This record gives sequence, structure tokens and C-alpha cells, in this order.
Amino acid sequence: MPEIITQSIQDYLKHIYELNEHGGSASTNDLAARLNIAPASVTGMLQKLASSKPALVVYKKHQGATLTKSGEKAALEVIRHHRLLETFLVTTLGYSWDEVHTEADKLEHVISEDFEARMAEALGNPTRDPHGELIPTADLTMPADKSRPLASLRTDETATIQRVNSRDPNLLRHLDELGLIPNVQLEVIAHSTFDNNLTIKSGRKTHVLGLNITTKIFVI
Amino acid sequence: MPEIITQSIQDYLKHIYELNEHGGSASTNDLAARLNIAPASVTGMLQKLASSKPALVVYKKHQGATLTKSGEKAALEVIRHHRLLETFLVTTLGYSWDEVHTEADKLEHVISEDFEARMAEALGNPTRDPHGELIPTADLTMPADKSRPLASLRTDETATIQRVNSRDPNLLRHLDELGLIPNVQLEVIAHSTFDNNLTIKSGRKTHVLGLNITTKIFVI
DNA sequence: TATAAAATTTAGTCTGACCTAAATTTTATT
DNA sequence: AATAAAATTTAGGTCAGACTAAATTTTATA
Ligand SMILES: [Mn+2]
Ligand SMILES: [Mn+2]
Ligand SMILES: [Mn+2]
Ligand SMILES: [Mn+2]
Repeated sequence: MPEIITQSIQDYLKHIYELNEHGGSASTNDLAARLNIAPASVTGMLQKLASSKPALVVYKKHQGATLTKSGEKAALEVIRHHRLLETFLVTTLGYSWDEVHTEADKLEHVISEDFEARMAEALGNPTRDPHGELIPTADLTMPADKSRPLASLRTDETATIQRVNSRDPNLLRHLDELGLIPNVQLEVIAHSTFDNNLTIKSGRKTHVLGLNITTKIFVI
Repeated sequence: MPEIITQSIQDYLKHIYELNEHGGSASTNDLAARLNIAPASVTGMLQKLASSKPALVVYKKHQGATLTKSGEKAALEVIRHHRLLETFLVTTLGYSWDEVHTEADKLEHVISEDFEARMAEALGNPTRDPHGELIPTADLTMPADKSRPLASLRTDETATIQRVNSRDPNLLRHLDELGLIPNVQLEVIAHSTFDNNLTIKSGRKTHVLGLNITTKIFVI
């Protein structure tokens, strides 16, 4: 019930945050799937997080969980660590963007605030990680994001890739090969009504991308 | 009983290794003191480590523990991580040598072999950490060390500091201020029979050092 | 709107890693 | 060698964070 935010709790909070971003509250099953933990165990943890002092989540039976202010701070803390680490791994150790998630997922829980500060400093206080995702600020607020999914564009629309919201190494490697990475410009050449495929042109290359890809790429 | 070497076990093995280096086997109490764990708990863990397959320690009731071959490999693995991390923190993030122990103590358990390899590469495969301690090789053998404690020198002897065997930040900061760091040359000016103080000259400075310091500094 | 399917919770266990208190053994000192 | 002190082990917990199996509740579908 006290103030100890374990590694395990950090993971719960991080995933609740991400689920809250999309739909409303994070469901037991979605959390269980993401955390690779049995749904029954998730219920138990949510009950604990909801009744801790201070409460980290708001939890109503059968209705999933949302973060309280303290819960959100704790989540942003972990997410800041994660995204700074990813950036650090890429720029100082030559990792590629598809390799950093796994490593950051472990390191994020153990680095000190000093380590965090030194990284941020060394990297020039970056605002986005290698996938283009926003890095929470040092005072733990998440900057606003105005990007929209590539999937929502239609023929003749033009845009710039801002972030790729996926941790699937295969997808990331694939996109890297196609040159579809943050800051790259593209134009929608065609949209297929039936399967929602988009034909896009980027540089001198043209690609036909399915929903599985176009919902993961966010543009501006 | 199986092959899972938890964070906790890694800590036990690391400390058993260090205790084995000095005297013979690592006693329950010494381990308890170093690990900040009750002696009774240490006994329990030693019994487990001794009866795991493969056994990680050799343990005889009331006679402490030594490492088996597998135990030693696992220990050297952690120590290599630790010392590479310390070096990395100093050279890429500007840590000072008194700050690195704490951070490395947490990171050593979670970095991947890939991370280890990238660090070693980036640092040019260093053989010693910032304190001058030897870094186990990539194939997990510990290079031989021929240094002897500064405390064993007598008047007129001359030597070079090779390593400082302490994790006490205050001592490390103090030595840093005195300029007594690895690779620095020194000469013993006097030895006091009663308290074993040594008067040493290094550069143009002279210091009188007690046993508490001279047993921590190793020279060659 | 009944009923089947899916989601979620409850109940009961387990394991790792710790703890304290009470033996027991070893070691040191007279 | 007897006895006191120190070291170590045994016995009997606790606690976090999982799990499975069996309810229960909600949601979807006929
Ligand atoms: Mn932080
Ligand atoms: Mn990322
Ligand atoms: Mn390693
Ligand atoms: Mn060191």
C-alpha cells in the first residue's frame, strides 16, 4: 500500500498509460495481453494499485483502469526513461531502431535520475525518440501530439512522417528498408476502397501499403 | 533448481567471488554483511546454490562457500558487466569514479550480451575499469593481477598505483583530490612502525597515509 | 429478450527471497 | 578442558507477484 513502485508496477502503469491514450480505460484483457500475464493476476494488481495510498489507478470492476495524477506521473517517468534510453542507444552505441525496445524495456526501471539527466544533457535534450515518439519532459508532462495515422490520408494528400508506433522489429526493419522513417515526406497516389490499401510515393519510390502498416505510421 | 540465475543470485555469486579472492571460502556472516541480508537468509541461499543443478557453489555447513566452475563463470559475467559499465559511465556520460559503483550495481543485471559487446567495442576493449580493477575478458577469464598493497612498501621503495580497491565514495573522492589515482607514481619517504603510517611523495606533494588507505591502494 | 460467448473476478496455490527467534556448532578465553 | 562468546543453522513465518480453475458479469447474437 505504500510508496514503493516496483518494476512490475512500473510496467503496469506504462501499459495503462498507452492504452488510455487510445481508447478510454485499459481493460483487464488488453493489459494481460500486453504484459503477458494471466487476466486474473491483472485484476489482482489493479485492485492493489487502486487501493494504494496514494491510489495509482482508478479502477471499477469490469470497467478497466485509468491513471490517477500520481499514476500518470509514475508512468511518464518510465516512458521518459524508455524513450531517452532508446535515443541514447541509437546515438551512442549504434543500435538500430528495431533493436532498442527490448533493451530499453529492461533498463528503464533501473537507471537513476542522475543517469536520466546525464543522458538528456548528452543528447541535447531531445524531444523525440528514434521512432519519432514524443519524450515526456523532465518535469513529467507529455507534449501534445497532432499527428494523424497515414491510414486517414486520401489521394493527392501530402505529408511528413512523424512517428512509427510499433515495437515489432520486423515491421521496423521493413520500414527502414523502404525508407519510411520519421521526417520523410510522402504523397498519396491512390487509395483502394475495398482493402484500404494506400499507394504512396516517397522520394522516387512507390509503395502499396496495407492497413497493418498505415495505421502504425503517423504523419503531419 | 534449474538454470535461472536471478538478480539476487548474481549478487551472491559476485560477492562470493570477491570474498574468495582474499581469504579462502566466503563465510555466511561476511556475505550477510556485504549483501545486507540476515545471516539466516544467506544460509538458505547457499544451500540452494549448492544443490542446484549445476551447483553454483560448494558449501559445507559452518565452513562457508566457494564457487564451482559454473558459479565462477556466472560471477565473472556480472563482474565484467559491472566494470565495463563503470568505464562506460565515466567515458561517455562524464561520471566521476566515486559515482559509478551504485549505478553499475543496478545495471549489471539487466544489460544484454549485445549491450556488453557494444560497450566493449566502443571503449576499445579496455582491460581495466576506472578504479584500475581488471575487467574479465569476453570469454570470462580473469587476467592475473600482480599488484600488491601500498601498505606493504617500505622507505625508499618506488611504485605505480595500479588500482584502488574500494567503493567508498568519500575515500575515492579524497584520493582523487590527493591525485592518488591509477598510473600515478609514488615514492615511500617514511614508515612509522607504531601505526604503520606511510609518508609518500607523489609529484611534488607529500602525504601521510594510514592503513585504512594504504591497504586499499594496490601498486606495482 | 433469451442464450451463448467473451471478459472479468474470486478463490485457492505456489515460488523466490527475504525475516525473526530459537537452537546448535564452532572458536576463543580463562 | 570448561565455559563464554561468536558464528551459523533450523524452524517457522511474511510478502509480492505470479498461476489455474471455477464462478460471475457483461456483451453479442440469434
Ligand atoms: Mn526519471
Ligand atoms: Mn520507442
Ligand atoms: Mn555478459
Ligand atoms: Mn570498480
